[in-house]
Amino acid sequence: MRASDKAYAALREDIVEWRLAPGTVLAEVEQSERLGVSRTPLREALGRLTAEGLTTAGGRGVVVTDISLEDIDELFELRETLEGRAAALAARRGDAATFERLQRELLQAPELISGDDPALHDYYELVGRLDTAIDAAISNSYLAQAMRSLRVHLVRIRRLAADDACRLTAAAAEHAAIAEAIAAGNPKLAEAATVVHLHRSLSHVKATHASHPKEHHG
Amino acid sequence: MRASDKAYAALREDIVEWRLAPGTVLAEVEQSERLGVSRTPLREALGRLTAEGLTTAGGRGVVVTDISLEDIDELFELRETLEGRAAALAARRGDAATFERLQRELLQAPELISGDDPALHDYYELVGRLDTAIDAAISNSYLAQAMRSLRVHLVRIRRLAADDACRLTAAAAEHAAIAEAIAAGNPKLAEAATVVHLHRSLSHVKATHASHPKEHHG
DNA sequence: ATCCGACTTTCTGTATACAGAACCCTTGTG
DNA sequence: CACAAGGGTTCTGTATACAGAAAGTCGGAT
Repeated sequence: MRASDKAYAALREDIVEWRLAPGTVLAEVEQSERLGVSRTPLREALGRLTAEGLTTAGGRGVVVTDISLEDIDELFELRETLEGRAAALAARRGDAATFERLQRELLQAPELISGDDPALHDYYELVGRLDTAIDAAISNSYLAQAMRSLRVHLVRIRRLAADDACRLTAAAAEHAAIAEAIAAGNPKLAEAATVVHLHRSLSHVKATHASHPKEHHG
Repeated sequence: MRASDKAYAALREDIVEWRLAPGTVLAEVEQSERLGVSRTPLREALGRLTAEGLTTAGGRGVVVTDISLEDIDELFELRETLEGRAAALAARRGDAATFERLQRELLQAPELISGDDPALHDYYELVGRLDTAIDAAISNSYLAQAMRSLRVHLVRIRRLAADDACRLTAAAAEHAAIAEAIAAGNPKLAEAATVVHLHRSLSHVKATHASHPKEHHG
């Protein structure tokens, strides 16, 4: 693995896991020493992060980009646009059997959620497989790329919302509805199911954030 | 201006103006000598281009990304998704007076088009102002960023379509219709007008490309 | 004649040294 | 006491040198 990849992966994870708070300045020498790489690959890593929007190139050095409540609204507005369209396209172009299988697995997901942590990991992996299947079904690399670059920011927000078992169970049912609509080849229904899911998800995030707004500033 | 910015601007223009054909390998020493900068800032420029999708980091060196006919379809599918939504949002949130003014200017655009080259530049600048006004009206930085990263690729395609006076006049009328719908605060109409414009534009590009498909391979 | 392998060459990836610029702190003055 | 100017420090931006890897090439063997 290249040193620049290592630095990129480490910094990216530090940012999405909120170990590096928004506003933190990433000085080159400081970070290169911390990560055990030279300044050259570190600069390349910072460039990639800035291109993704996780960091911003300010006057002196790059700073971790802030995510505020208005940003969450904007983020979900774009997400609704992209994923709604993606679901509709997947319903037109996707393979029915693939999504029927995913739907069956998602309907059994509550067993995973009620379990302990390792089972939870299986659940997240299952949801990831649905995303991947949609990406493949739409057969549009530009749209898929736009969704990938969006998901980076969504992971950052997910850490703010304490996903309890109740919400995860509901989310699994919503995902199953999306998979069902795609398998049925119904574009409008697939888009509608996606919009519903995203709105519920957004409401949950905002409700969580409103109740413990300062959890991550300590 | 930094050396990396200079290299980035030069390479980007070379690519979108088709002076660097798709598939061209950009060797670091060769390009750094050609552009008069060192390898370090050149690498940063290549990284930015790769992040935008204009180049691809293959096995050895980076190569100019190819744009095929299927890519054009994919590109316009994403464009319809993003710009359709953007027009709808602008109709809800935009300032009516701004778009009324733009509509009036666009209705007078045929005078610019029938003229010679300097007037044509004024026309392109006017269309750019409409894009900028929509970007500002939606007040969603993530959506705006997604559209900006998409426009880079569209400029590349625009060079393939010989925009004759006939098509430009029609396009101006379509743009005026979009501005009118936004000024009227009608989201569905604004989206529909945008979809119509994009489909006409796509048809024109494909028709042009079908008649002289090999123009840029000499 | 063709295919496999080692060698050579060239390119990328990384480290480091140096120069210029930006920021901060200090000091002097109004 | 406030503010501005100067110097000093620290950081970024750039160039270059070196090492490792990949691709091309040449030679030998089957």
